Amino acid sequence: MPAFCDVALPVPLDRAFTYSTGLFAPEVGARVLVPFRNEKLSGIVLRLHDDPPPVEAKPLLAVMDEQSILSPQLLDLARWIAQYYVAPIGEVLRAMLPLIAEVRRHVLYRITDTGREALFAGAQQGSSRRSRLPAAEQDREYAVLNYLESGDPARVSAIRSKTGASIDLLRGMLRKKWLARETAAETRTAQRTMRVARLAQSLDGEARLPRLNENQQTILAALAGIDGGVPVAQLRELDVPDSTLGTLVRRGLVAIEERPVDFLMSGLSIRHHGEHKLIEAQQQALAQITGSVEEGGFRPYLLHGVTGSGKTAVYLAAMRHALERGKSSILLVPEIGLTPQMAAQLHRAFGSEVALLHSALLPEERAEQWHRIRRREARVVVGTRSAIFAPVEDLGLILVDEEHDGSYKQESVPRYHARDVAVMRAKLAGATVVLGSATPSLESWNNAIEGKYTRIEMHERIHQRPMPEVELVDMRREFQETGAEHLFSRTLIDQTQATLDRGEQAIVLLNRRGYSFVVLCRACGEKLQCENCSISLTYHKAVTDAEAHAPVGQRLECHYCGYKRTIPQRCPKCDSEHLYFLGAGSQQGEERLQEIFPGARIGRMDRDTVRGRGDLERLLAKLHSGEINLLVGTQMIAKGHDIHGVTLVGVVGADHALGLPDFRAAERTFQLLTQVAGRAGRGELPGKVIVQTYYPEHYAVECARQHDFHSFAERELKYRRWMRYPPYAAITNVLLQSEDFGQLAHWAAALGRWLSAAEFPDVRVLGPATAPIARIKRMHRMHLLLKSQSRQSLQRVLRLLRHHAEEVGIPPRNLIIDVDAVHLM
DNA sequence: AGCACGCCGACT
DNA sequence: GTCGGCGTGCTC
Repeated sequence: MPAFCDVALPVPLDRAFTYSTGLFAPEVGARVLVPFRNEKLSGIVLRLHDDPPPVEAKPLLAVMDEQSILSPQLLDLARWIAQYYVAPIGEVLRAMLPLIAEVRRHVLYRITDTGREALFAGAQQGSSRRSRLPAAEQDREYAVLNYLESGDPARVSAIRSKTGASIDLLRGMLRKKWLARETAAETRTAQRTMRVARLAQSLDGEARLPRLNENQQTILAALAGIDGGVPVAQLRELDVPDSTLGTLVRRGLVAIEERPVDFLMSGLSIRHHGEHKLIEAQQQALAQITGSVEEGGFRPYLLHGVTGSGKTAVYLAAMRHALERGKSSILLVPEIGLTPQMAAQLHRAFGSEVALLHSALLPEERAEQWHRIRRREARVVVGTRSAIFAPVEDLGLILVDEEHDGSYKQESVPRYHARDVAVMRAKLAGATVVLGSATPSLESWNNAIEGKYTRIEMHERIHQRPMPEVELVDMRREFQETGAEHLFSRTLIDQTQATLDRGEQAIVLLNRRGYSFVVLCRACGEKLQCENCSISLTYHKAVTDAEAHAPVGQRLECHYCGYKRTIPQRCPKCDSEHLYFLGAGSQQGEERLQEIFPGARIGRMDRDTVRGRGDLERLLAKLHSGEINLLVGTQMIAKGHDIHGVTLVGVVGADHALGLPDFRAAERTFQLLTQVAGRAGRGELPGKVIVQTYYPEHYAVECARQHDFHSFAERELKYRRWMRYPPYAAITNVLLQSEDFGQLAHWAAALGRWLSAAEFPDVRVLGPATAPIARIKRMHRMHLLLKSQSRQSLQRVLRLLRHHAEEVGIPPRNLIIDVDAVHLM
């Protein structure tokens, strides 16, 4: 056994630490418990070796896994992520393993020798002791010492409840060295269990039963004939005292077992149900994918299928096929793509063989799913971003739904892009990977053009449904003709009325939430901003009881930091009364629509009305049942919901991004318009889309009108090539932040000078400049944009840059390196 | 990131 | 004189 092992720890330090293995023999990829400073941390063994470290190695405390819990493949993936995204390996592994719930760390306090002396001295001196503390506090200190003297080290909570000591008091005692801190870590399995009661084996065929009272008989009757037993919790619902069960167990008539909680509570799995016949294009796509899975080896595909072309059905069929060949598969979906309908569909198709990893899982549940996958109980994994790390074996197929979606990019360390990690994982696993979208990202599209990905096209909607007709309304002309600024154009109002009159449904996209998103002083031009961020405050009108559980008054809100304030009567800058509320959000949209269509049954879908998981489900159900016939909402309504009755989609202000200085503005606008237009006409009746725009001649708008992704991509790629933006260059956003603006400017200048002095030949540097959002949560922000044709050069420079930043004393948390940044804000 | 150690101003 | 502020520096 090698004498040492390198362990990755969840600390933001870009190196592993070496421990002596001692009597332990951990595997690479296993979790171990190690002393670190004066605490105990769990980490992952990266390497076993015999090279003594420069400082003396401490010994391992425990090995938490008999066998590696990270396959060599996932370990390689972790190393790749650490390298590619310039992130510490320990943090990468922490993001990959949802097993934090398994290690419970807590802080213990114990009495020191100094403390014992003080206690002894105090007891002798009685009340005549010299101290500046109030007598009451002093007594508390002695109470704490007394309590700890007579027992084991105790937790803060225990000490506080036993002695009434405050946190501050304990801190003071720590300083006096009367107490010492230590941390304990206890390992436990996150697998939740439930207690199940069943009839004892011996009961069968036993002729004479002991005499039983009525309660006991009730329980035995409930258990009779149920092989699997009945959860104890369920027996409690019987009108029988809890103690009865205990009596039966004592008498040996009933046995109680601990059993893992089954994730699929219903236990009902109806397989091969409701699988529609695939149309020609779907079958061809499926055949290509399944053929690839069968042949094996790394094969990347880009599945470009228009909205409503039935990509989901292809995914499910492909995963079933893989499963039948003994191969596992992973389907990634965007943040809100895993709707209840989707979950139901998956359960129908795969029963208990599917593991769902959505973002709303508790740590315990997440860990539970992780173990199910690892035990190979679930070989079909569906989930958001981090599901790409699912510990499946025999991985044959990875599917990335809506691959262009921004939610695949993690906005905290490690800032990985799940779509790109998916491709890498497929490469390491020798698997097929399919990136699917109606509006592929230009990165993926370009990879297809260059032949790195094989393209699969699905041009038609299922059931020969036509693509919806898209009509543009030029809002500049609308203003000229009506002489007033109206939120909704005449066309949109007329068409909505007609749609509702026909008994059909309409949805209206208003891509901002709240009532109005700018409060402007007409006297001095001041825009009311958040105290902590350079962000316009959004006006939220009083919220009705139906929406919030408690009524909430009207207020101004910052959508970045959550800052809220009351509505000022006068401008805080010039004291004028002329405050104007400009820019309509979804809340105002709902109000206006209700005024215009008093008879309409209106629903609203945005982050204010959809908070929990059930909210979305309820809203969609109301739409399906027709309880709502007019839905207004933010881009949330654009995402993948299959709503059959909708024949009209109105789009208001979805093109405002085109006025922003963001190189992805056109791409995002095209995607949003195409996706929301795709909600129309998914049922029997054809759909119609009305897009209100101030940029009718912009190619993003015009191409979306014609459902012409190819032309859009051609135009956009030309622009990207000129400007050396992705996909023709790799970019990294280097963001600096500090509460102290002077400090920030100093750091930014230092990094800028260093970069230009170093003259890295193939890396272009833009900035430093003030970030588009100059301040967030009290932090001032500046950034540098690094571009390069060569990823290797870029990564090398970033690594050097990070070391240099460390040398000039920039704290790591104030420097954010965002490789392949999606947002440059 | 924590969390220690270490060097200078407000109190008994 | 002490307590206690938070500025550097280290973690196998």
